[in-house]
Amino acid sequence: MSATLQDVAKLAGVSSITVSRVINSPEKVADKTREKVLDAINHVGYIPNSIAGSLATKSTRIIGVLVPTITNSIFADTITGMSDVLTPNGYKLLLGASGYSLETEASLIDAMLAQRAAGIVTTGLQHAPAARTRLATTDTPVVETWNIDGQPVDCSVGFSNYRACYEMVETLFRAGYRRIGFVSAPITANDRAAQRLQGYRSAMNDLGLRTGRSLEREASFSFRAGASSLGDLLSEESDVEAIFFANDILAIGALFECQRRGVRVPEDLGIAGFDDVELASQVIPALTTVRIPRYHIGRVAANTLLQRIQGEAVNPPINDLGFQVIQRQSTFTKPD
Amino acid sequence: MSATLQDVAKLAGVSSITVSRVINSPEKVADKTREKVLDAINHVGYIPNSIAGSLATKSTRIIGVLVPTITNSIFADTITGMSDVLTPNGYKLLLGASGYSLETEASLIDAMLAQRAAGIVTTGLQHAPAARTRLATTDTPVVETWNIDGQPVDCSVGFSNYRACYEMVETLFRAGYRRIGFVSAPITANDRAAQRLQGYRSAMNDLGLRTGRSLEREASFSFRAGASSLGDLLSEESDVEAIFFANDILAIGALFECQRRGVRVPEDLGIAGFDDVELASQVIPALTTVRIPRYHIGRVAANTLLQRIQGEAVNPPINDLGFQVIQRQSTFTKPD
DNA sequence: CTGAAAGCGCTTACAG
DNA sequence: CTGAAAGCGCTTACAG
Repeated sequence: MSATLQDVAKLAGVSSITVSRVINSPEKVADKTREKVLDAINHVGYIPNSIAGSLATKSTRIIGVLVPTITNSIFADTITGMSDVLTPNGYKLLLGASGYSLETEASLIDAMLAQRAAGIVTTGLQHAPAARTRLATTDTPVVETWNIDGQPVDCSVGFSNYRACYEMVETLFRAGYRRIGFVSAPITANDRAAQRLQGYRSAMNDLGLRTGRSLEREASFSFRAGASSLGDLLSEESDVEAIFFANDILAIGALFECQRRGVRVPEDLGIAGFDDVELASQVIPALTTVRIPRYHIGRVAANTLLQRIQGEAVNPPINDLGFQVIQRQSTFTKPD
Repeated sequence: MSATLQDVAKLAGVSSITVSRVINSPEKVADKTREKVLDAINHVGYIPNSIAGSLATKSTRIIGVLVPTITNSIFADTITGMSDVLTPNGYKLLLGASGYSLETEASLIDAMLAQRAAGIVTTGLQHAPAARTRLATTDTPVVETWNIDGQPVDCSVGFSNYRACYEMVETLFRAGYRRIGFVSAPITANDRAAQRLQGYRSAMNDLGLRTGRSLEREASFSFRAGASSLGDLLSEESDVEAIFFANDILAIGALFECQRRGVRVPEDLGIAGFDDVELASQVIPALTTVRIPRYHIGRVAANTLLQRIQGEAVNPPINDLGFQVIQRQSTFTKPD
């Protein structure tokens, strides 16, 4: 169907390798020849077949990117960061959504390796055992993101979900809160969520505060789920003083529910979130939360991958980009 | 580096074509042979090279997906819809973000054609002339989404942005609003935004309402931009009765700004949005908006592409999935 | 049910 | 500066 290098070569009266040079290293070709070839390329509307090119060079410019879901703007920010670095370098993103299933992730990893991706980016450090083995065995560079608490297969870029939650609880404690509830994201196939929950529990214990099942809830990723988990928690623990939600969407859903119920925030109840999405600073009252360098994680992950693809070592293999607790109007504040 | 079909074949004591059969059509191979080969595959950790496979079959299972930006949950929903249909069919998504640049889009299209994508999905009908020619000339199936007002290169799946805005203005008119402002998204390289603006203008004219520059603003995609465009508009048109925003994010940003300024919604000012994101129904007052089948657009686009890849004709080539004006508390309502 | 030959469309190395 | 030969790792079509 579409024209090949051969067709162009014939038309231009040169060999196919010369056409290849015009495309890949034009400076090595005489001006006159180059012009002849470029004319022929335009004339037949030649589009190089990068499949054939990849087979010959044994390399691709494709990066496999694995996220749990695309319908969550926090991962979208990270993907944008990667795209902004990789696209100008001629790389394309092969996107896979695991749907928080380790099995799906494993089969996507195999598909990306089959595609001979130049590199792979995962979300989190948790993988199916077979998938982890695959990643460890292949010589394809792998960067794991959004988590640094654990041993990466190759290298990792992110922050400590555990520490971030721990520090938020400390911040709430300093502001005077004692009875603090926590609404977690589902922790299945989500090491980040599991570690956030652990961070909350550890901090509560270390501060000598009461913990227990009745102060904890799990909610899927939606405003509605945040609203109903608030209702749940309040009905069982009516004297809870603050609720810390594992993400801003849940927290903001709860904020709206408070408004509907006439619960004053922060006077009657403190609300804290996690992520610092744009909405968090715009909602009224503005949300106390943890700021995560989502976009930056994407950029750094991409640059790390580029380094590894060039065969450079990455030191240190674990890259902590940090986080920042942001206190706003949804909780009381104690300046210290 | 990694094992090839040959390596597996040697180990299993068969020819490479037999290994190929075990992978692609196992039922054609004798049970004993298949087992021997599968053992060999597991033993060397063989991962098929789909680059080589694609070159031989002259086909790939890659779909090129072009969106303006990933950091907008509305496109994320559409991508998820596509992924949900394509992944189970063995297709992978090659994602390209044009950043609302027709030039970038054009070069991404070339890259996807070079990758010999099995199909291409674009957002909108507007492309650089050269890109449109490429799309029209190639025999790669192309589905254009989010817009049906115009001639598709191949086929389109979406709704009429023009009609949707037209009907929202009619709805506001019926509810008693006369002085209606409009805040548009930037219309550069965005035919959907341009047609939304046109829909507003046409409806205003047809209803005999005053229009003009002072009733219109343009704002980038953020809550903050929505808030400041509200301020802008109110300062120049203090007696505006309702403002229609080209997307929910802008509208909700404006809603918060009203709360800060003590402008009561809908008593002092009506606010309407576009998209019906989850937040629109949760925010207080809940937002009047236009519901778009974002996820469904993705699914239908994917199925259309699958049809076209199988060589079937798509009839009709323009698939109108419709929209729905949803009246909520942010505007007055007149039941009719 | 299994295999030997040819080919997909490029690039790598080697000549000249 | 330009080219002929070989090869990348698969699959297609043809035999047997």
